[in-house]
Amino acid sequence: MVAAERSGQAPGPGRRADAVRNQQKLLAAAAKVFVASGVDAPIREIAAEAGVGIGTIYRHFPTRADLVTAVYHHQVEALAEAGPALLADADTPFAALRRWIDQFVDFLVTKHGLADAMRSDDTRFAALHTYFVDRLQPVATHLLDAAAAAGEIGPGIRPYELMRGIGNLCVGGTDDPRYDPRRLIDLLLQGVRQPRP
Amino acid sequence: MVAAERSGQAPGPGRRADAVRNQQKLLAAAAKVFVASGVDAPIREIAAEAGVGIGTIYRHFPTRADLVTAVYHHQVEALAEAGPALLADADTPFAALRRWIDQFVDFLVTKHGLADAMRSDDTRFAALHTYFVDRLQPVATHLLDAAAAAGEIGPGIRPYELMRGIGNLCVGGTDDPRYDPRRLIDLLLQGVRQPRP
DNA sequence: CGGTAAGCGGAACCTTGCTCCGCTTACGAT
DNA sequence: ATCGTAAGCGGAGCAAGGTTCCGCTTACCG
Repeated sequence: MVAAERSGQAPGPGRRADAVRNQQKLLAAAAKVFVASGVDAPIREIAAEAGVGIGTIYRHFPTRADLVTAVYHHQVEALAEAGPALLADADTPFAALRRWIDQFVDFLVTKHGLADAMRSDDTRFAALHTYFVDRLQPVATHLLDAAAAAGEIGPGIRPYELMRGIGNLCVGGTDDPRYDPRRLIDLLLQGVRQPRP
Repeated sequence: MVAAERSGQAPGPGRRADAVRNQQKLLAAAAKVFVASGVDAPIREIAAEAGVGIGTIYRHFPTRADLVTAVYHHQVEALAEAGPALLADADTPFAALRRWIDQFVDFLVTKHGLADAMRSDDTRFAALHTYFVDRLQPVATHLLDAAAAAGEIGPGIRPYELMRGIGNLCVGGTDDPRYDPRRLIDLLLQGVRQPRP
């Protein structure tokens, strides 16, 4: 639905069959190319993989962010839904928070270059950044509030900063064996955690 | 000296006067353009600002990293020298570490886009990354060792990871009022700090 | 089955990085 | 002062990638 909306088309039966087909081909091709070459892959490469013209890709997904958003929509959705579920399952809210962040990191480092793309000064990805924040920040807020209510953490961190910080720490996280973003995120969480009295 | 060496020329009297002049013009122009447009500014823009041809800029600074390195050489040097000085001045090694990191962050957020450029997956800046690490990691090691010896921190962090993490947290740090890298770095340091018994 | 507009493809243009080579000129030798 | 030469200069030109635009095709409705 987001994909269809973002491409400026109603999802209903008003669309031509070939247009729907091409959109599917593009999503599949983009997913494949993103894995192989990262989300910065040339548009032409994606178009070629899908067997469509360049004009078609721009018609369906006017900006690169629209395409990335559409490709990862399901996974972002799953991440958003995992928040409350973890809160129900885990021993404490802080444990839920930690596990949620683990999944977040998994997502970011798995998608080659996704974390890099999220840096806000890259205008091509501004919409992607917005989408992530809109969808995930409420979840982070929920988790942080629960942990705060349980007295596990202090008020020292805001949800947006936490998400942004984690995203930043994941930048380039798979290139260099000397650098493991998870270790730093662990330390950050230790800083967030408030020792019980 | 580094500038001269990196541009592949001896600094001595063997060089032509116009070459020396052009190198100076280029350094001044680059410094100006970096402030205005970030370290990603088009090469042509820098060449135009300096009033020289494109060939000249490539001859003096074969890679972009060489130019950036030369422009910020003095400041990196000052940062490196500040480490031991702070250690001598501050009340405790951890306080010195914190103040050194403050200066590091100042440097990164002041230079528009410098932190972004340091992400290692950008091949254009690999040499820049290397230069920073070579020069500053020993300083960070020294500070961390001193703090560890004083029992202020545990062994949970490695110098490279600390520097890299701080650099990453500074990415895009001036664009968004909702995000202040310093707050997250504070939390990270709280995580690094080991509570005294 | 025909008319039509939605949709398609890719030529073409722009920006930017980088190379290469013919021309200019600084400067040591005479 | 003059000259020869190589160090140095400038920018044309090529490659790569992003984005626009428009003539052609074709799915779909009546």
